[in-house]
Amino acid sequence: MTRQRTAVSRALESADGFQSAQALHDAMRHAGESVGLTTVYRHLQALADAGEVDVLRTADGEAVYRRCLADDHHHHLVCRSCGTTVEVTGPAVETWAEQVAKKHGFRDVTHTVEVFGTCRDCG
Amino acid sequence: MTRQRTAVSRALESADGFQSAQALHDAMRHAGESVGLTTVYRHLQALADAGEVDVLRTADGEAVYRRCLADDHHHHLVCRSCGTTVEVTGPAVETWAEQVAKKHGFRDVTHTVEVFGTCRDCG
DNA sequence: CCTCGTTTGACAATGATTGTCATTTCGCTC
DNA sequence: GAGCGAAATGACAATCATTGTCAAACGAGG
Repeated sequence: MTRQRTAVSRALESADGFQSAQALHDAMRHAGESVGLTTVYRHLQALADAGEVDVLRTADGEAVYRRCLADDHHHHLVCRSCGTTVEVTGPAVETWAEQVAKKHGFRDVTHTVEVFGTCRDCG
Repeated sequence: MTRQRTAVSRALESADGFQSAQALHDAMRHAGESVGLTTVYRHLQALADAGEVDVLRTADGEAVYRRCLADDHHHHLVCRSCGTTVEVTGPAVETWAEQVAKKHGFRDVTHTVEVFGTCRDCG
């Protein structure tokens, strides 16, 4: 798969924060690349399954996507105004999650940790 | 507001884990209480706004609700199989979120932290 | 230049959530 | 108990992101 797939990848790379599927679709159209919305969704899902992009849900349930720089486990500090995202790691969080789960007898533990705020430029 | 509102509250109290609006609606009907789905949504939203219930989003974007026992800030350890939920606090997480946000110049910081796993009974 | 399997995309379908608006109910006053 | 205005209710329609469908376009290999 080529043109459309690379278009999706490029769109993800030009974005510097989490973007909704539809926003990415619009961006691609404005960039001259014509790709069907369905195809955008398919590739985003494929990339997410492959672990190449991170997905999270906004407060109103929209899925937003981001190509992440770090390969290993990390979390995000997201500006709720402009969407700019900083990748952060939190050893303290990881160990805390492990411990609290173990204490209550839970197995196969995963966790979601996202931090939202207003960044310096938007403040 | 009375009958329907108390019905929603009761449904939330009988549930021992996060439930979707529609699941709560079904439960109420089976319990003999007839309440419109629209009204259920309205009361859930009102309760959420008032901070009396916690809302979070499942991986597929559904909103799920839970009446929480603790009034103060806490997080959840949720069994992904049966939905049973344990409320947990994480001082380490709070301070970590504060610090990481401050370090990057973010203001008005909030965070979402949820831990998912398989509980002892489902394991 | 053909052929076959994959990819694409316009369109329809889904499903949770929200808006609408007429009807019902509640809290009050008489 | 009757009357009344405001708030609440609920059946139904509308919205909107996302997913399914399926025929047409594409690409690699012969």
